Amino acid sequence: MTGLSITSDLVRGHTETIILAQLMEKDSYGYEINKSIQMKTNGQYELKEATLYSAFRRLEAAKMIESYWGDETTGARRRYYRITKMGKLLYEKNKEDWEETKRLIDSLI
Amino acid sequence: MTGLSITSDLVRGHTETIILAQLMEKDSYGYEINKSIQMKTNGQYELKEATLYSAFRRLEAAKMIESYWGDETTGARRRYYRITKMGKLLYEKNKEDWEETKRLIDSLI
DNA sequence: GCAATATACCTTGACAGGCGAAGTAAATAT
DNA sequence: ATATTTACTTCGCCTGTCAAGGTATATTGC
Repeated sequence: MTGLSITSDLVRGHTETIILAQLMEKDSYGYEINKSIQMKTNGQYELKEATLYSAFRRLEAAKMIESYWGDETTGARRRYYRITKMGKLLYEKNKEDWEETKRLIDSLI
Repeated sequence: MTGLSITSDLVRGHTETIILAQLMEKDSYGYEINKSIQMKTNGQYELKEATLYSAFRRLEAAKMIESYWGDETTGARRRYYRITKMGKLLYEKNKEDWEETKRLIDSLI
């Protein structure tokens, strides 16, 4: 998959919120989250693996998410993530900030 | 002026576009541009000086803007910036990208 | 049978933009 | 006199992104 039209510079700062949004729906794991993002954006956007996994590290260190190994009997192992109560609060806060940011930037450009 | 409510992480990536937008209106200089941004956002946002001036450097190196010294007979000297033809094209492109980015992020969070 | 592809995770090191902190200098306000 | 405002500049750190490399299992094609 090539030719992603949105430069990640503009999405920078939203990576964590995007991940949290996915985990608000259900527990999930890196690979699935990224596929889901690609699907939801019709291939316009994807997280680079290093970006995705380093975001997981930050979010887990900050207790916004928790991880556990899936019990796959077949296929590659999966590390599942679950959003915590704090994570849900952060998600709501970030969503509000996004609405504010949209207004702000719209007023400036 | 304290308590800016929007974290700059979310505006990151738009700094140059915000500056170009100001220069679309008229030639201007750093201090004035920053005051204007503060006014337009009711004090919600400002560019840090180091951020502002390093953005000027990048934009000028990329030939998106040009600079000249004002002929103030009084007060501190001012370095004025003018947007170039290329800069105008970049501005239009960035605006479109912003519209696209809004849609993208809205679909993800 | 075996190579290629898809699934799934991880680490390292470099890079770029933002910014705190500090400095320079002139004009104005207290 | 002193502080504040106007105005620009440089240095060095911090943080998030990502190219590049690695590991391991399962499936698909020839």
